[in-house]
Amino acid sequence: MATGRTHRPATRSRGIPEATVARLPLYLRALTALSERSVPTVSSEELAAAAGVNSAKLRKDFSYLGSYGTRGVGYDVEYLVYQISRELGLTQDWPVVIVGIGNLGAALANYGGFASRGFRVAALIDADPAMAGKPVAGMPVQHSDDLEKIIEDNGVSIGVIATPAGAAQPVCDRLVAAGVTSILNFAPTVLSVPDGVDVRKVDLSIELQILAFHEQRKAGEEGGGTESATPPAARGGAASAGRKGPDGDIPAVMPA
Amino acid sequence: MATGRTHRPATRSRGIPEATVARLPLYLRALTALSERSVPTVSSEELAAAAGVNSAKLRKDFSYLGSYGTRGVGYDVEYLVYQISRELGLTQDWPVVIVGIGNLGAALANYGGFASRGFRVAALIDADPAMAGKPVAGMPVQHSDDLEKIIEDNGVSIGVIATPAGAAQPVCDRLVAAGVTSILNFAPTVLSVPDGVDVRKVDLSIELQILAFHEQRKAGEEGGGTESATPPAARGGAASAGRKGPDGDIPAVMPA
DNA sequence: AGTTGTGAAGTGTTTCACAGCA
DNA sequence: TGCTGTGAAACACTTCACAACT
Repeated sequence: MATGRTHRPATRSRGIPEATVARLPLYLRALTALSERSVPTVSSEELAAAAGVNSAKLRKDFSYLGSYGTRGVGYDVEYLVYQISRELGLTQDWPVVIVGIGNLGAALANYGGFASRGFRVAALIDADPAMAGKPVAGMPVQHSDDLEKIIEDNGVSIGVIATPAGAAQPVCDRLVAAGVTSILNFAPTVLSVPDGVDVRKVDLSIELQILAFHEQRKAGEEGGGTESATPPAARGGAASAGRKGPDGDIPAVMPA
Repeated sequence: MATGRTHRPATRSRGIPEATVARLPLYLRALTALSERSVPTVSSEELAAAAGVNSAKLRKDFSYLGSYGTRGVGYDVEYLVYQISRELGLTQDWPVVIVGIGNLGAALANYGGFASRGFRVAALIDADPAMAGKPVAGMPVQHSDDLEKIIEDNGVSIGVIATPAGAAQPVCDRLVAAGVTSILNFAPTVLSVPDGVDVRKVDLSIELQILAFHEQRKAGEEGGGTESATPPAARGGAASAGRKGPDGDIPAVMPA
């Protein structure tokens, strides 16, 4: 998913397509695994299989970065790891703050993938005074009163929002005002940000709803019969031919 | 992101574009909020703003569902909520299992958005015998020995994988063998599944890496000066001169 | 007058298929 | 011979702009 609002119009940079950028981390992960097994070179076909894409796409993607392969041979694993890391900006170490240390925030703080991949958790921030000072993932939680100071002292430009929906926009505004220009939003709400700030969102219930859509299609496809191998446990209500007005059953309520 | 491998070739169904499907949950959320405020109708312009998309796109999206608006007036909120819910398959109640009850799994189990949006957590499953029986989110964790039985007894067709990377593929295989046909994967690994099974992945470190890419571009863009408002705290290592490639270290920004 | 619904044009992405090189 | 790199074709998605309708 793209940015919430402000998506720069395909910055005239060296124009790497957004779709390609989104796949580079995938390639990087596969390459890192190969590197750890001391595999020296890899073909587009093999790497594509490991990353779960097709090889023509992979070659096209790499062609935007430069000509890093050798015809008849493949790609040098170490060299590609370096080039992709550099392209993604992972040869520097990005300090990140996580705001909202509930279940999810704590999970993120404990997530190992951070440290190893160019990111460093600079601070954990929560609005609850009772959380302040408590250690989470070996790091004391700080109170959100100090948010601006923390951002500035650590030169943080990437913020992760894991607060409840209602708190997300105010937190976002404060992060942006303090200098953060990239935000990863886990709260189920649309953030609005000024131009020049990137927002990406991760939304569990959206992903599940997309799966439900396809799941429903599958169920319907198997011939209209009712005994599918995995009966979807139909509920009493709604599914009838509801016309306008009297649906009476509408589920869905805003999150906690 | 799309499915790991097996994505049916735009089933001839009533062909709603995948991009549209991915936005329906967004519209649904915005509409639900309006519904709670008892707003009776909404224009494409207003709803688009609330959902963070542009109005032409929204109208096009709705046009795939049918003609549910009234020219000169807008859309009936309640009616649209119902139609979108139905299209997404949320008028039934999908039982879901969560496998891997670590930090993340517990966070997911506690996530309120589930219950309210057409999903029901049918079971929490973990491989650690010490976890078995422990209550998480008011529900006892069950041991993974019983995975198949749980799936079958509850008619589960959607599984959430929140295990460490190494356990993900074996768990996936067991889920699929037991009848699960849609998987939401939080483990940082590529899952391979047979045809007919949908996989969606949510990957924190990928999202952060994409942000880092854009963040790096921003830093490079501000005119080569060093005093950016948010210095990215360059690390000692790697960033030195390129290797092989003759381009070495191009900041990757074509001026103007 | 106001707003939807949609052809048509524009833009981005994927796939094909093969020339070019090691 | 084998594999990369890439034009060109195919496909998907977005945006424009306006006719159709209330």
